[in-house]
Amino acid sequence: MTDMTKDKYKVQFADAVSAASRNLFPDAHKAMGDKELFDSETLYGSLVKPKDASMGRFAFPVFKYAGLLKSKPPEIASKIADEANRILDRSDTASIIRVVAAGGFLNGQVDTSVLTRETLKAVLIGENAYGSSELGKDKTYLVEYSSPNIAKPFGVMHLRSTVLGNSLRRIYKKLGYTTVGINYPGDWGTQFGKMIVAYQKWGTEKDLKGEAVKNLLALYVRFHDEAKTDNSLEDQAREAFKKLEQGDPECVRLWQLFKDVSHAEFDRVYGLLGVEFDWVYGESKLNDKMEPVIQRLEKAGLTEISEGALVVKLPDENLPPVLLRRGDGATLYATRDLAGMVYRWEEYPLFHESLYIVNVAQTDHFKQCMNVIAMLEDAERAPSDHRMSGRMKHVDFGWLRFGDQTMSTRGGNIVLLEEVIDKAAELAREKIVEKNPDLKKIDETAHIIGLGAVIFSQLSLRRQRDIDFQWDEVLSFEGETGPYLQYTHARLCSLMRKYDRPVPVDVDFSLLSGDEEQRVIELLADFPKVIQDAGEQYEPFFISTHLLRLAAAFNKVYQRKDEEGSIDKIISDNDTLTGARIALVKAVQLVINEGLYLLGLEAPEEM
RNA sequence: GCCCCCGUAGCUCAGUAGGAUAGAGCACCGGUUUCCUAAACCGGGUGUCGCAGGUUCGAAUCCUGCCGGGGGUACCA
Repeated sequence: MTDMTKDKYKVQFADAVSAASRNLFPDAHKAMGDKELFDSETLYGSLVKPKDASMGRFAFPVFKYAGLLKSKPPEIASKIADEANRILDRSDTASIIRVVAAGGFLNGQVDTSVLTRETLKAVLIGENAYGSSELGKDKTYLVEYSSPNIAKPFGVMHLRSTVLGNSLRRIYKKLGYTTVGINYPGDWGTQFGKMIVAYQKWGTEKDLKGEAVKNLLALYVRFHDEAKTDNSLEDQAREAFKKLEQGDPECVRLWQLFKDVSHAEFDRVYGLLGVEFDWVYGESKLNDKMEPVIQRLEKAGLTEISEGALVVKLPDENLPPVLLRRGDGATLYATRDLAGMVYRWEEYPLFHESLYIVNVAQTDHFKQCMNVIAMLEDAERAPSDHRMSGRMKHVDFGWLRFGDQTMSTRGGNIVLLEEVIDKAAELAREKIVEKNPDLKKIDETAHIIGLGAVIFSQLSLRRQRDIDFQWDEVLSFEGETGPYLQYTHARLCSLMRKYDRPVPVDVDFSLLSGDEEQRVIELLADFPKVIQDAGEQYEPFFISTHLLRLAAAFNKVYQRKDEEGSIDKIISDNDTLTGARIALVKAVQLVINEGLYLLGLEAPEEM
């Protein structure tokens, strides 16, 4: 049983326990065959975590076998433990793994000096590559995120998608996948008719200079205000959009201008956030790609006319039909998304997965579109290994709420992302001036910390949770926050500066056998698995919590006191001890640094 | 109406492919700095895990029903 994605100690434990069980209970083995208790692979999968880390790294409950083995759980556990240890003694892993019975549990303990040595060496030699993998070799991940609307400001509501996607893109890269970060801004639809009318009525060239997007929003808001009394405005807007679709030069010119100023604005915000994309295209890019898809669907016999509209009806009765064309012939967003799905498959054939990081409200919409693609591939008899259906995933996330304040672009009530970042940076600045006034790059550091707080606030809970936007929570730098991790990182860097020598790799690892150090080691050892889990479940949050645990565990070591009540320092007169501890410091610094990178945060060396 | 998600400490949340005494942060009270960054660390918790049944050796976790909150429900995106 070898698999690079598995914990080798766990594998050894599972092998020993299953072999021991076979030896001890041949009758039951015969009756049951190679499964559960008797199969190393299954056993590996059903390992749990001991209640207390000092009991071991993993555990296996034997309660359910009491009937089968005609014995009480504690007796079974202790028998198996003895036999498993005998087996281990005969193998070369003898000194590494121990099996200890505790009640009805079998606990697997890993020799701490071996775990410590192997873990620290892996981190120190791997540096930022620690935790990398070849899991995704020759596989491609498409990740769509952010996707704001043109001619509208970048509000905090776009933050979650942007930050989640940016992190996932980095995670898949780390795991060896080829990754394509996609931004798919909304640059088409009747709202552009409204914008064109509003601009022609009340706008001027100078609105497109300076704070252009703000001015455009003001025009958009004014349009909706005046439309309440002037019924002709909506008709004019529809007319303008029609002209835009038909390629009217003036309408196209204005639309292009709106796009240009918006993209300039978005690029600035992405620069502020440190967010990148590999492929940017707007909805308008799909204008000429919808008709071919409609034709394919028609040819496959999946379409029908219903209530005047061209639709695809779905077998799942809980899902409404997908509208390809309205009664007046116009296409809809589902049509565009279908065309987009096909487009991506054509550009990146056989992609491994294609993720849509979009709010939970669109769950049914994505289900519908993906169902249609599956039906199309069925109808066209696409070979099973050449199908995109099943590879597309809607990665949904909860709402960002603002208490009783209703957010609405139309009403002009919007919290600008930049406003949030600026406020956070300003607060961080005040704190630096108070705590560390001699710091060289105050403004730059303040931005990194403020932004760290904002980004982390979105990644410190599970995706599907709704978040109530609270200024004091986003602007908090204490406790489970981004700045806490950054602070810990800066302090680690400070230790390295003070030590100011090459980090020794061959140290006396037995000097790190204390409970506090071992907790740190364990968390370092688990880091690669955490990255994998985060990727598999689309949850950067797994990395967030892991880093918080790691930082807390290290801070405990850092501020530990001896019997006399004075701090047991990392750097002391004892060179051997200092060397071992500095190796630990360096390893923690590297992992926090890399973990923060995967989340999309910067790790300052001083703050 | 129907479908989906959620309900854990005063607040915000972990823990949910069943496992050992349900954990963190915030807030609150107290302590730690002649000492490597106190954005930190240490101590202080009697929780109807929404309610009621069920399955199991074992349920916050799985099943059923109910209550409460949110979302979706064909010509907006």
